[in-house]
Amino acid sequence: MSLRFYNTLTRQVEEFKPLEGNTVRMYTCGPTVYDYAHIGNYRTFVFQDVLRRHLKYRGFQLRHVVNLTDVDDNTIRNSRSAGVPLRAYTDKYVEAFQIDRQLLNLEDPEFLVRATDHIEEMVKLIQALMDRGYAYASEGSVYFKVGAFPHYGQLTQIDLTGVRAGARVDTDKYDKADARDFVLWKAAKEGEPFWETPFGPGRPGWHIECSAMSMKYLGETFDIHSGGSDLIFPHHENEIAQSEAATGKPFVKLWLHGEHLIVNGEKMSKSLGNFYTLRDLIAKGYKPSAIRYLLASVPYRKPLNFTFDGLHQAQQSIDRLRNFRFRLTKENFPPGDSPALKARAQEAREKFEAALDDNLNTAEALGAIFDMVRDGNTAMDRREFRDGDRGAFLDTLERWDRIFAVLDDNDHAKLVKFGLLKEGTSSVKLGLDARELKSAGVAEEGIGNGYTQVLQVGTLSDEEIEKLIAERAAARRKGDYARSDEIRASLLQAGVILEDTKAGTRWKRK
RNA sequence: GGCGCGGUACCCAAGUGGUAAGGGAGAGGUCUGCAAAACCUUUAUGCGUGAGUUCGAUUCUCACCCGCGCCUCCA
Repeated sequence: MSLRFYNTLTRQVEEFKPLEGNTVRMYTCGPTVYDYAHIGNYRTFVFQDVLRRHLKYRGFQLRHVVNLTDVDDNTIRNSRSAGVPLRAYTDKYVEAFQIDRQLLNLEDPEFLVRATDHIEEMVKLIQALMDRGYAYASEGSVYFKVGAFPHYGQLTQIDLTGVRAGARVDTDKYDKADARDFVLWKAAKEGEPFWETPFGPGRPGWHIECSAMSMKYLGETFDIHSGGSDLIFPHHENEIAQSEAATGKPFVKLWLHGEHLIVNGEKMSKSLGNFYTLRDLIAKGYKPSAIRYLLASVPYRKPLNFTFDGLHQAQQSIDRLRNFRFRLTKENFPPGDSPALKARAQEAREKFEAALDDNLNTAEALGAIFDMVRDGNTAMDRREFRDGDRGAFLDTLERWDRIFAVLDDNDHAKLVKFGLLKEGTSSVKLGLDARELKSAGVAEEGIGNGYTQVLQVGTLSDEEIEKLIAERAAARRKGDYARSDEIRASLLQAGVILEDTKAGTRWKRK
């Protein structure tokens, strides 16, 4: 079955085929680096990551560009108030973005590019538009003449002919001939960063960077362009206009737009102030892998309502998958194999692949993998699972995780690596379930009223944990269950969960 | 007003013209020193409302209600 995607341009699900050979040329709009990105932003970036991973999974070569907007009103304003040069200011948030990407297992694109490194390309593009009569200068700025481009509005299917000057169309104080026109190049203002150009000193308008950079790395016509749904208008509409006007060729074949993350029924956004950054959630004790899972679990075209309950559910779901993988790799099974079970694993694989082929239906892909998990567990419990069956199940699980990328429990290591969690200190907040704490005897009934008790607890190194587990095993052998339970409770307080299995005690970090 | 997205059990959520995947949570049970994990059973005669098409609709058509987004910076 072929890959199919919903194309915003045609408002239809279409079969996907690269324009040239086996290589997919793709551009995805990245963040404006004036602050930490919030998880609403990351919902879109996770969607784009699932997209690129699935394209690779299906054997395509990728040529993927992600942009960083490092010059705009916000970056200029914030760098000035911080008293830091623009580049130095944005560097900080570029770095933060890179760390967040690694925490969320976002694959590196082939090109991660910054707007201010491509001023020359933008100037050339604007010059071409002026030469072709699609742009004009006014008061030191350059505008795109929307009226000269008859196809304007193809993406939005919006009729702007009624929009007139004087309406609440543009808050900028630049002079435009027509209210629909948008700025390609902004004349320099007092005290703001600027670049010298043939049309005078200034800085780029919002949309031009994406046209200039995408065409530089991907050519004048390429396969996929994606971003959040709020970018459809005016950003992507304007990109199409300025790109196609300059080249006379179709700009992009397939436009993909992710729906928003909402919180309490409203879009999560900086202007509303109802946002969480990745760091906010980590500080509350949530794992990046759980955040990735939550963001990926709802198909990208559906609004995702963010709740802490949802995050908790995501964490539980991941644990179920990890527990299954643990059994697959660590438990002992009788020799031989069972064709029916292996076929079951194969079937699950085909189902999750087909689900992703169908416009990235991640929810259905999850359903397929959990079906397999249950059947595998059942077979193990009934002693029907054979040693030779491991491979088929592990293969499906591993393939599934090439897309979802949540099975490896390396959150702790990454947080330590990036200094977001310090090994062996007591300044770390860790989320633990109140019920779990109560059952372990380390919390009173009635403590807290939500899922998550945020405790100030220390983290133990792997070695310390292993040592305590060995001590507990010795106590258990002697029948000293009081001591055994004491160790288990103290480990739980440090965020370590123990499970006694036939193959010995396993542990994992909460 | 224009253009979109959505309304499925306590929560998240898939899906189909033929009678509701999956995950979480809850309840009971099995296993276990106790837990945890895992398994079994269980939780929507109904898929926003009304009407229509049909042998049959949650799925198609129409109308309506509700939530949200974009139309201005925004993933």
